[in-house]
Amino acid sequence: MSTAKTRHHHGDLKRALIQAGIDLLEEGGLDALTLRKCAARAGVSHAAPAHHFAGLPGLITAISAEGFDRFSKYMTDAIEAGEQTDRERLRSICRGYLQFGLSHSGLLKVMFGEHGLGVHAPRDGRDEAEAYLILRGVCAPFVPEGEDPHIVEAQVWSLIHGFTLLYIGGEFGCTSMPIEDSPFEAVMALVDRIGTQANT
Amino acid sequence: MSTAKTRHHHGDLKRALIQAGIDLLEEGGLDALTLRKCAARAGVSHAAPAHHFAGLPGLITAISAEGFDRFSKYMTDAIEAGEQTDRERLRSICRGYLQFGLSHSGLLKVMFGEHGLGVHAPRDGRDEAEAYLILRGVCAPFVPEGEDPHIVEAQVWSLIHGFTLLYIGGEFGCTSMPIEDSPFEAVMALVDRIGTQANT
DNA sequence: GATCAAATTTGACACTGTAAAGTTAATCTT
DNA sequence: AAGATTAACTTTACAGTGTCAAATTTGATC
Repeated sequence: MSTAKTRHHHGDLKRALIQAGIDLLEEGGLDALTLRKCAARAGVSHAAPAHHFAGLPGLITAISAEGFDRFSKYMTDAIEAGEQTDRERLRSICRGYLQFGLSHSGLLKVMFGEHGLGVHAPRDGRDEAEAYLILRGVCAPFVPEGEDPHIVEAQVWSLIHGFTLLYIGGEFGCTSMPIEDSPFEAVMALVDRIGTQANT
Repeated sequence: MSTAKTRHHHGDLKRALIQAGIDLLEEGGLDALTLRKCAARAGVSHAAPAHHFAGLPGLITAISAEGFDRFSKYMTDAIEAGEQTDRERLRSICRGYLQFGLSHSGLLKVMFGEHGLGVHAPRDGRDEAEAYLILRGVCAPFVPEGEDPHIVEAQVWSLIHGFTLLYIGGEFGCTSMPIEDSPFEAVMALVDRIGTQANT
């Protein structure tokens, strides 16, 4: 009864449909994401997805879950690159956040969108949201004694989330890659000031 | 040849369709927004909208334009409420931003979404984006001499935009109204520190 | 009052999601 | 090992949707 590998007909249709959906999403945006097209890409009939997801919203939710997994990996990779100070780790997580948004903008919008799961929905076996725990860990050194950690977390998250969405939306002008001279450094400068003084 | 008031049959179908679209949007989210349903609400046949908008994406774009107009009014209203210091005006614009998001979450998502216009698209006669100019005006007192105003603007905008989207998305827990004890005050505390020291 | 053009309707088609019933293939039972 | 059972998938069908091309109505123009 393994849900993982060799199954009846297709092998692992569920995963194939999710991947096809992600591909369609990043190729043509949310409008291009269609149950029938996903089925066609996976090589099955158009009604097959209904046995694995609760309709199109269900597929989108599953895509969002997969997106959060990849998202977490992006951020941990950004953090684990070499030894870093607490402050540098805070910058790294933000850089990972933005990088993910640049590389997978369609996915990111879906993750926080209408049928997305959001960060706090528990997935698989993990009893809490992995992505948020990463943020929490990186913010911890900057939480004043006895203060609610949510304060610092909300500050950092709001900043980088807002910047990333505005940036990939083209609201800062070009959407191209040269992050160096973009307003990103300005936002990072503000991140650097979090937790330096009386905060509340 | 007035595009404004009394026209041939309906009177002002264009505006009626936009309003119907906004209503549908806020009632049932983006999925509920349909050309045919808008037409039905406006009392015309299903193909009538095609003569006023470039399909559903076109209607969404028009809705987004209307949304930015209302958005601007929200922020100016928040600013013009009584005499305020520069710092208080900065806080007020953020409060207006959040209030708009709370009251018109569907509209806000569309404005910055797939077929939305974004802040910088010129609309009507105005040669530049009204909403952004409001932000610019409020940020101006905090831009250091000879510095690029975009820096401060990006900081404030990223913060309040990110917080608002996360908040209406339920990422901070409850989506209800008691803003007082929410992370909003933490974000405002961070806004208060913008432009107080060496910034870049 | 006849003409003309804009605004809207009618009808049609392809595509989508979804539900029901049918078909195939793997697993289970004895 | 052979039949029964269930899961995975297909086929068929239907209601909604966007979109296009042709009528049709309506208001204005001459």
